Amino acid sequence: MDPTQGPRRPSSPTIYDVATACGVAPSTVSRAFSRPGRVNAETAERIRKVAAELGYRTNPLARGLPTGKTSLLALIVADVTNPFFFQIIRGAERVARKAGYTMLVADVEESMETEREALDRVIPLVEGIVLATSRLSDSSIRVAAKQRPTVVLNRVMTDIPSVVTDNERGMRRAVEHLVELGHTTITYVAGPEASWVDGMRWRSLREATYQLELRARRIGPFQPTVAGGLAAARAFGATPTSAVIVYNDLMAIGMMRGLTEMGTRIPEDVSVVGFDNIFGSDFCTPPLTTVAAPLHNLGAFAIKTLLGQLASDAPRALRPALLPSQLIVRGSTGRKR
Amino acid sequence: MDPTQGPRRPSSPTIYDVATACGVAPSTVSRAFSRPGRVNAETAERIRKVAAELGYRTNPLARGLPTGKTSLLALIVADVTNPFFFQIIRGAERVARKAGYTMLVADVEESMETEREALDRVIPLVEGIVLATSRLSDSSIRVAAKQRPTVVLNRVMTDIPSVVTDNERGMRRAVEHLVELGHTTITYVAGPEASWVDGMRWRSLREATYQLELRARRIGPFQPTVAGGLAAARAFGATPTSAVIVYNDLMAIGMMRGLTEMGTRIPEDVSVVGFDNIFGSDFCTPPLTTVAAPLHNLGAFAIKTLLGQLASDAPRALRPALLPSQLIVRGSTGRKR
DNA sequence: CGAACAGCGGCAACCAGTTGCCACAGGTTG
DNA sequence: CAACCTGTGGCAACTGGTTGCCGCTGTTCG
Repeated sequence: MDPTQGPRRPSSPTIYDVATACGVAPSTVSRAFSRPGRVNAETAERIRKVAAELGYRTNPLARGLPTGKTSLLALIVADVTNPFFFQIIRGAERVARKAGYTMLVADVEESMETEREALDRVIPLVEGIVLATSRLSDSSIRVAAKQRPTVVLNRVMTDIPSVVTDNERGMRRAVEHLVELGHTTITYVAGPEASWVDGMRWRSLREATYQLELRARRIGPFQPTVAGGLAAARAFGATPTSAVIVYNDLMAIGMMRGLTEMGTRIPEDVSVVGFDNIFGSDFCTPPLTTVAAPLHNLGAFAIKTLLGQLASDAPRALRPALLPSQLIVRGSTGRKR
Repeated sequence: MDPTQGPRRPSSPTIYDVATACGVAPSTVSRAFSRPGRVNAETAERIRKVAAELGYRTNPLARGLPTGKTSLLALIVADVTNPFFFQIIRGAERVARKAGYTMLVADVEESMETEREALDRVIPLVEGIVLATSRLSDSSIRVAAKQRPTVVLNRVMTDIPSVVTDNERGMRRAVEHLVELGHTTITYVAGPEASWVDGMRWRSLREATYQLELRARRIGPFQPTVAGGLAAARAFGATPTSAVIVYNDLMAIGMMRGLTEMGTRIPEDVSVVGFDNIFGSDFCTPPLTTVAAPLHNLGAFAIKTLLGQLASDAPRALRPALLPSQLIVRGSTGRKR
């Protein structure tokens, strides 16, 4: 039609286009979509029909600017390459999508610095934030939470909604399992010192062993990776016990490999228990006995909690949500010789 | 100050606040940030200082509305829970971040439907799109590419920039490896029929075996999962060969497990080669010989290509980028008996 | 000495929605 | 019959930036 313009990008139609096509005001078009009931049913129907014909889609930026409603949520994970997070991401994304939200996943590569930057970048964009295994200090988290509704995953804070696995019961079940197999001394192989979860697991182990009249010992800290597990195997080799409980599966897998290379047989010489039941814990050798975290549900529940906050902006119950874990017995644990 | 309002959310300062604090016009503040050189150096310096004091941060929504520059890129992956994608995501995110972009990862759970929805939701928000292992038809992809610069990963299209692993050479190396071990017949265990990569790998195998005067056979298709590999093991058991090359590592791991359960020894009875070198392929039993894809680089390169398109909006060379793969020999392959 | 020009800042329109307030029509009530 | 209320649509201001264009000032050059 207009020969002076080349084949310009077909910029999508706006409410103004729909409005003129319908012979109504733009505000009416806006209300037809966002304010059901405010517009006469027939008019609304007509507008919706014309909009569909024109291929109108409301521009999320334009909507978000005055209202702050961007339909975006942020999920900040410590390490996307850690299988621990896969199911969490999926669970979160599923719930978010169902509620009409899009999720923005940011990987912070286990770095506090990067996490802070990611947060800065993301805050003005999103309506709410889930921090999954944050490396930030409590006070930094509070600063973020002041700007946007926030939920922390895998960490308990008194003034911010938290979602965690029930480490205490999980640990208790793991210890009971080892007792049944005749073990009397348990070594805890610790993860990173700064980890809230690590502290929690060690405390739970102490408590469980105390009640069941066992001995508990701790070595570490080690990196929460396969490599960290290898290092742990070497450290453990000096003063072995018949049973170990490892901070997480990644480390447990590395540790089993290290032990096997040193000639230690699993479970004949040493029983190994991991945590989380990540991808791979079922096909390593031997398959790992582990305290399964409800990974999918963890992600899903965190988003649900966040959506709840968004809906009724009064933050509700601050008691941390404890999601149940489950002991999965596989081949890495056996009767004490 | 204003007792009628409660402790309202401290909405962040705008260019207007900075402008009045500096005694200049808002447009000058805007230019001080986005148009270096356009504003007198001293003035710009003063503005930047005041802005920093006030804690001013430019609102990405407001910037994006008139300009379309949202600093967001979309990465759409077929399945976030597939370890294949972890390193891809990280590589992509790293490059994006370094260029000042934030990445929006969308999981489509291997569903065409979901992928289309994700695309719809994300298009108006982002400046460019990477489709990693898309389940969409070529024409659907073209529709998206018409709206935003698009790069496809793990798939070749003639009219859209593509980034793929060099499957041909990788397959060639795998076959050569098996020849050296004395194998003469190779079974290819196929992945999903709709997969572009599967077709490519089978074709490459045919070619390599033809040139090296071997026999090739194909079974499948199977689901590209551990479960699919288990199914493949049963199917393969009926008419075994001494060597198999499996569509990907996930399936190869499942297949090894299936074979082991059936009493087949690896690599004594059957040599197994996988593809991709995903997390876990080194600690399954036996460790898997595999054609490693440059996962991290795949993601990084896709984003680099996309950024290139964004910079010079003329789409450049459309020859697909072939990233080299590398054979990693581990314990799952051995000399033919 | 006047014209031309470069440097720099401001004005105002624009992006695409949302929403408070008003106006008008028609029905209801005292 | 007047006063009032309700349902529905429009006007215009607002979100927070960006940018084309204009005008002022001071310098340079013919």
